[in-house]
Amino acid sequence: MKKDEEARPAPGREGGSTAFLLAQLGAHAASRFAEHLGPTGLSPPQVGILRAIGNGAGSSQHALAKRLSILPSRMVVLVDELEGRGLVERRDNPEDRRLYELHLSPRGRQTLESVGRIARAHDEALCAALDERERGQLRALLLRIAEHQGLTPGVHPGMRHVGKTTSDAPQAPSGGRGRRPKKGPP
Amino acid sequence: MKKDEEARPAPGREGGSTAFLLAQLGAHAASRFAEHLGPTGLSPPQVGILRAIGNGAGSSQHALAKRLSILPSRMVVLVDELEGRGLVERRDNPEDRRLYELHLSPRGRQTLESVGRIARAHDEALCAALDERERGQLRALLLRIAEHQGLTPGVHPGMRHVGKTTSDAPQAPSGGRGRRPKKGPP
DNA sequence: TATTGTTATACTCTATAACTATA
DNA sequence: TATAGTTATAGAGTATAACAATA
Repeated sequence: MKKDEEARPAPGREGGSTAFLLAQLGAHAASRFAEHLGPTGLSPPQVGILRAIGNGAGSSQHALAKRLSILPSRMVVLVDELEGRGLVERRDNPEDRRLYELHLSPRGRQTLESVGRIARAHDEALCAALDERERGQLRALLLRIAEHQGLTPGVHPGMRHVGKTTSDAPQAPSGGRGRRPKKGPP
Repeated sequence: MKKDEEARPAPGREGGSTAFLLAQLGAHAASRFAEHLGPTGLSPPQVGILRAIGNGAGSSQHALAKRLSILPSRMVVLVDELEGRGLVERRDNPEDRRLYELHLSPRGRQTLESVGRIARAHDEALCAALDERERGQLRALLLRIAEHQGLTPGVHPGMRHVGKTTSDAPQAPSGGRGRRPKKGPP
């Protein structure tokens, strides 16, 4: 398979629009990061939780879930695992006994540093095609867009509710036969 | 909530690494595109299928699935729906009766053009923070990285196998109690 | 035997509702 | 009553195995 007659949109737009390139590279970056994370046994959302707690955002599970756009019901499971591995501590809050305060254990802090090294190596590998000046240019442009789009710095928006076939779509006049006959004999 | 003490990594890296910015903006772009797609009732993978068929990649479902990194078993369902809406046609291949040839119907071609308009509007909205010269710069930098990373032009890699907690991770010495007592009375 | 399309099944992630304890 | 944490459950995406028809 050498000759590749690819998707070829409008002239001057080979490789897709800027938006498509961002989505494509973003998915690639996320996927690779998750791979690099493999040896730690942590998922990307868990890394986000560790980072947020490390920055002092562990006042309660609910507040943390809201900040990271993780559902509270899922947060329970994620923190369960982090606590089970001894990376995160749940402490009772005497002033409001409904809340858990989340804290990093020494082991958790150590793991967070290790994740930081992984992230830097990942960033280096991803940007290997560019020199230092170009990386700075790219960062500046991406930051401008991110700010203009109202994205929260340091928070990955996840893939929540990525457009299911909402079925409020124009249905076809049903030109096909009722049931596909399972590719049977003619 | 005005004062935001965000994730603050290394100095000079406010807002996250370039890799993180790419993942963040990419997820945002994909999410917004899916939203814009709402009125058409199509999901992003289905748009990818329409585009690929429109570019002559409809020799068989299997080949198309491989090109787009969609599982053959999922391709069946996606094409089922496209066929049900009268956008795509499955034609028997007389030379190899195991294969289906996939073709766009006139309605499918019309839908593809409509999707193109949506994509252009989406791109415009996403890049609104940059002027024409800056958009060109950004596109060039992204293309360089995409090529260096070996990404197939025009093909979104999806989010396949995004690092499950592979459990080949260093398990904690089980410092916690066996079962969390459901936040009960002390 | 290998391949294409297909079905069935399992696991994960997302999302919602409901329940308990506390405020 | 309202909120934090939790559980249960349903829906969609991902992945694998197995099957029938065909090569």
